[in-house]
Amino acid sequence: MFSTPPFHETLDLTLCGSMGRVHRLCRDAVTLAVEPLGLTQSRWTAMMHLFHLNQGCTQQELANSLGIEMPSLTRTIKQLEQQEIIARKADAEDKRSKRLYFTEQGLQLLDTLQVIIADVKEHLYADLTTEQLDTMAHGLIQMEQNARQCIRHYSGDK
Amino acid sequence: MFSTPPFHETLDLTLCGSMGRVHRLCRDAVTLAVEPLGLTQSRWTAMMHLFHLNQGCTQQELANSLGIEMPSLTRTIKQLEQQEIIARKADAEDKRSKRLYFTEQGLQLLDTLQVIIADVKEHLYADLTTEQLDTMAHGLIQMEQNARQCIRHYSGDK
DNA sequence: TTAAAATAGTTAGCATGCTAAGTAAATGGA
DNA sequence: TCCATTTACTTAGCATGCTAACTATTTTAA
Repeated sequence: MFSTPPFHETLDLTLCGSMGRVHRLCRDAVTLAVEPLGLTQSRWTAMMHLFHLNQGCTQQELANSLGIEMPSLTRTIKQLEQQEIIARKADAEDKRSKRLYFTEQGLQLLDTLQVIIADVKEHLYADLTTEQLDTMAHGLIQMEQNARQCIRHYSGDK
Repeated sequence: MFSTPPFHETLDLTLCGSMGRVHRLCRDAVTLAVEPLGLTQSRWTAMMHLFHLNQGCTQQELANSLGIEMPSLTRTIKQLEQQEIIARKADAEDKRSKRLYFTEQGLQLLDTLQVIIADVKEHLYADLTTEQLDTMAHGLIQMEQNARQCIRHYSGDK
């Protein structure tokens, strides 16, 4: 499997599929490591992003950070709320918005989560140089832009 | 969005998520372009891989090529069969296996599909050099291996 | 040679992404 | 000022990945 390809030819077909597969595998690795905490991928990802956004952001802001749509997030938030990991509080200014906070338990769980994730990341990025990671990061961002433009092109053309 | 990050730091958190997002977007771009043909992502991907494997492969072989599990493929195959794009024929040697072939219609559709996909790929890979694509490809393969090992580690440790 | 294990495929049901369509609140222009 | 539009969120239901568990066949080994 993946023996010795003349690369970007093979990849013309599969780069996209490859990204999907690696995404799933990385996700599974973390989810497995995190299993004792009772968190699924969407839940721990949301927690990590909420942490980096600082608490008190709206659901819309979190969805943007995650790069997913609101309905996808709604489900996850509901689960995290039921697990009493986060709490939703209505915004006093804008009654449509709900702002997100970690509970006490949630904060404790977050600590553990971060330790585990740091560990898994070390494994996942093993043998990749900073330059490689950097190139990949930039490439992904370029492709994301290309794809968005492409989608506009094929939808309504502007 | 994605303004000017000190990259692999930001990415420690999001490289995995970024791959997932780019994967979805690329998928959506092709699927949109291919929409007139009445194909979804899983269907056109399966068609492309079946083409590259040459017809007459088993479902297991196609699933391996796609990097997905059998049950995921079963559903897609069933749809492609209903659309009369591919046909399943029982293997004479091994009665468990079913071998996959394009129908006449399927072959015609495949031609069109390939033209469209070639076009979309040009957009998606715009402004990325061969070296960049190559680095990304190698990086993805490395990460895939790392992730698989990581999963073994956290499952039963060998 | 025959019972156990492995393999190809299926079915059932979950997780997580999506779009479409609905509600309630805020905003903006006549 | 008040109706139309926009915005934040929810609900419903689809697409595609997965695992677990089943059937039918083939292979292996006692």
